[in-house]
Amino acid sequence: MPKRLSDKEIEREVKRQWELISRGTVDLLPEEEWKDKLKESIAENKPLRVKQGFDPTAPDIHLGHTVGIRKLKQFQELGHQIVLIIGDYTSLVGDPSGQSSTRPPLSYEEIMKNSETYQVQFFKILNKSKTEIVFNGDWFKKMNFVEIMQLASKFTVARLLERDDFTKRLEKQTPISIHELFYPLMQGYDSVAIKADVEIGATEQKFNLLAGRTIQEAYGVKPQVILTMPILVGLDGQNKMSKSLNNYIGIDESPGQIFGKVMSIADEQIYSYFELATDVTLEELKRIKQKLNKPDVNPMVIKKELGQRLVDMYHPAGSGQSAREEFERVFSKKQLPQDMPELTLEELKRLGLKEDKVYLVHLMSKTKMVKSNNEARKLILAGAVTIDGEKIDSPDFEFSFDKEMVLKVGKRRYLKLLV
RNA sequence: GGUGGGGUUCCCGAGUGGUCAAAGGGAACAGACUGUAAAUCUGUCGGCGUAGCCUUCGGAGGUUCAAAUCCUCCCCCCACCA
Repeated sequence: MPKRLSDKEIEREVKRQWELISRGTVDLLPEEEWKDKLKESIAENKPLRVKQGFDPTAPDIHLGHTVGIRKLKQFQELGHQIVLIIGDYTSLVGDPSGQSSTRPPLSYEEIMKNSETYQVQFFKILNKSKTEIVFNGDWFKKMNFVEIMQLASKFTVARLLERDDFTKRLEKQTPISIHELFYPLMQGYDSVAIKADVEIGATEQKFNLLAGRTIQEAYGVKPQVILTMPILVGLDGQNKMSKSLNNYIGIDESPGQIFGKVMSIADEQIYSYFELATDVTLEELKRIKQKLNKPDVNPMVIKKELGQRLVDMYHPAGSGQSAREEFERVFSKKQLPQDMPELTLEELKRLGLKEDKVYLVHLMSKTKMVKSNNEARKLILAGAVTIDGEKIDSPDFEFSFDKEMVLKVGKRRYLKLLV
């Protein structure tokens, strides 16, 4: 039990925590309440209950999620209590924030399956023993219709329609279902249920986070303060990182995948990835910015540093270094990768191919290197297919499988044939 | 419930009886150039061992030598009126 702090010590600690907490954030609202809460927490040695909800609508956590999760980790390190809400019930509704259409519904089984991998992946970043995890189905499951109507009465349609995403959908004449209007209410009720002091979310969550305050007050709970983080833009350089847009880097991906994906981001994104997705210090950030502005520095060099760092964050020490070396070998020096998928004679036969007369198009499609025979033919005609470095130009190409060879399709698909 | 407008290939969107596997744009993929960056240029962009055939235009039937296009019923979306 720490001893009681003097007023001066409290003030110093508030200042220290405030600086850490505010780093990289967009909004801290309302600021006065924030400082009061912090002060009270420190003075009375009562950790703040810091909440963030995650809807397990996709099976993997990606770098976009880690922006908030790493902020939670900071709170955790400052001794506050993290509460992760797994939105099994909110997933059934689908967050309309930033959406241009109703989300396709997921089955409850899928949601539960996703939530399992979420729980594993969260703790690649957070300390499990100090984290509280709850499912919002725990309370929503038990609500009866009267209680739901009571919740619905705490908010007005006009306030919901203030939102940009809804307005746009109305203007574009795309449907909005009534259940979508419940989303902010449900998220807000989560804050009532767990008595949140603080809720964290991306900037697009601002409305929902603030709605939480309204709902908490309506239920006689002290309103939370909110913290928003910038949105990490995905690999396309346009939209926020998300699984459904397939523009993400999953924290569970292999070192090679992570590094490669990082190398494909636009130069303009390098800085924000450092800022939002890594632990670099403020001084380092400054140095990176300066470097990026120098015309004689190739941004690729800094990007490699980023890739290496990100790989190291989610893989054993040294993985970043080897991912980088492998990348340089394969893409800069155009040498063969160290590891590539292999196919033995037996497997070839199992696929129904004849060893003395292997039809290349079938080999490519049956080994799932391409989606269809047609795609294989097109790639061959486009000059994207080589065997042992020799370009294949006929879609009818056949060969006999009598020696080891390496098939390459496009820039990064390889298959090693073993005799 | 009434009236009107809609549902087209991953997305947007043209197409109102054959010349339509369906214009155009975007995305994606591949090639050139590079730094697996951007920009640019080029090609591909339903399936099939492919000068031919098969499946696709909300769904099910029908008319026709021929249907995304015409008819019938059904499902869904939007607006206005109530």
